[in-house]
Amino acid sequence: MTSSAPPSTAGTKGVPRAERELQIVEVASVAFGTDGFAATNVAAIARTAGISKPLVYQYFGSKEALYAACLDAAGALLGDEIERIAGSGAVGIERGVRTLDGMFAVLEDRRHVWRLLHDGTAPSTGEVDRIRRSHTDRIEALAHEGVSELLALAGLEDPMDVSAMTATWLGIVDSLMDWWVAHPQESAERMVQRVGRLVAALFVDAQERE
Amino acid sequence: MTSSAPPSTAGTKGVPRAERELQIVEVASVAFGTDGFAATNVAAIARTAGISKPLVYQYFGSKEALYAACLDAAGALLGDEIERIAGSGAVGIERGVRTLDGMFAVLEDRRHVWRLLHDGTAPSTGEVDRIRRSHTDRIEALAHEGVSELLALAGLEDPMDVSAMTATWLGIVDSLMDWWVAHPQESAERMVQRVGRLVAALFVDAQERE
DNA sequence: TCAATATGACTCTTGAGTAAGTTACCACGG
DNA sequence: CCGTGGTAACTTACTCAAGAGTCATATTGA
Repeated sequence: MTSSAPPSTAGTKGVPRAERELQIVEVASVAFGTDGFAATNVAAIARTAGISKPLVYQYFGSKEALYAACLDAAGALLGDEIERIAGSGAVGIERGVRTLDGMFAVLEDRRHVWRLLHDGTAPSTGEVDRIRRSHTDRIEALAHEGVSELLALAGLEDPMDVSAMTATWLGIVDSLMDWWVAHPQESAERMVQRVGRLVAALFVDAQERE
Repeated sequence: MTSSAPPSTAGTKGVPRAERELQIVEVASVAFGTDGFAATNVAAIARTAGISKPLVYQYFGSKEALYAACLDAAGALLGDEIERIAGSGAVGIERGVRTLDGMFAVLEDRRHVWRLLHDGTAPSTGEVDRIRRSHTDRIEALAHEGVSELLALAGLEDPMDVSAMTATWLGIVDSLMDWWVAHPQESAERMVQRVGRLVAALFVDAQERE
């Protein structure tokens, strides 16, 4: 008679599974993107989504699998946009600026997802690693292509130079996204204009340099 | 009589405290810088240093305090060097390049420490936060100063523009350090030359842009 | 003998993952 | 129109492992 019989606010026949999964991925992406994989706890995700932890496990099976789902969604979103722009024919600095513009547009109200791809505390083995690699490889290949063209204009062909410059370019995107996350009042539109001004300013300094 | 009496390789009157502390900080800095605060465990640090966990706690008191010590050492090292270069009178792009050169020199065989200042999994409260802030504030102030000068040459004065550009600059340094960590065979000297080539290449593209 | 260096073997907390059950809706035979 | 069983959605209350932090003890140089 101490028997279990939980009072349970359960039931209510709630939300259909597919819809819940989307919602959970959305909430989890914010959490993982903000705190990193290691520092994020599943119970908190469940609480934020307004459900219980076991439901998350019923749908995704493990913390890693949930993370993998977030990663996959984020990677596809970013990769598709970057690829679209790469196909539009811009070259050199112009291509870089256009890519940034595209990122701002796509991430306008999902700014945190960029961080998912660069989370150092995520497992670097198994399914998660496989998925992350598939997306980062694709994005890096596109970045590499753009940077190669840019450096070729100046006669630079050394693979290590191209590699370092590609990493730097990805770092620039990364830090602008971080800055944008920290300044939520800045619209995508204003960021596009800001990048334009900053690039122009660099060119001015370049001219004065001899 | 099952009593504890550990076989114990202890004693040996070992290494004096101050020396051990330095050694532990060194080992811990690598661990924290590589895996991040959350994913690093104290027992592993102790094992790497060739001692036991309780000794670490006897000297530092807590994981956070140990981290704080690493942070403080790293911050001082970087901050001092950046400040030294800031005082040397270079302006604009030149100052940026000189700063990078200085970083390469100082971090030649401590490349991981840069990461300590940007660890998203570290506690953002208490002593750790206080120490991190004191160092990042100092470094950011110096970066801000350099970026302000640079943008002023082009007539850009908007504080938000300067803020975004400062973040971008720090991101560039960050990504170059990451790339360097991933390419251990590259000497500081070669990195200095590489940065020179890359900056020059950007300028070429800038000239072709009208 | 005292103080410093050191440790094996604990405790306690946090958080991942699970077992077992509850509620509500729906399709059916009566 | 009314059970009644199947099933999807959901929960409480657990187990279990990892890792932070502690305690009682051992060794040795001065």
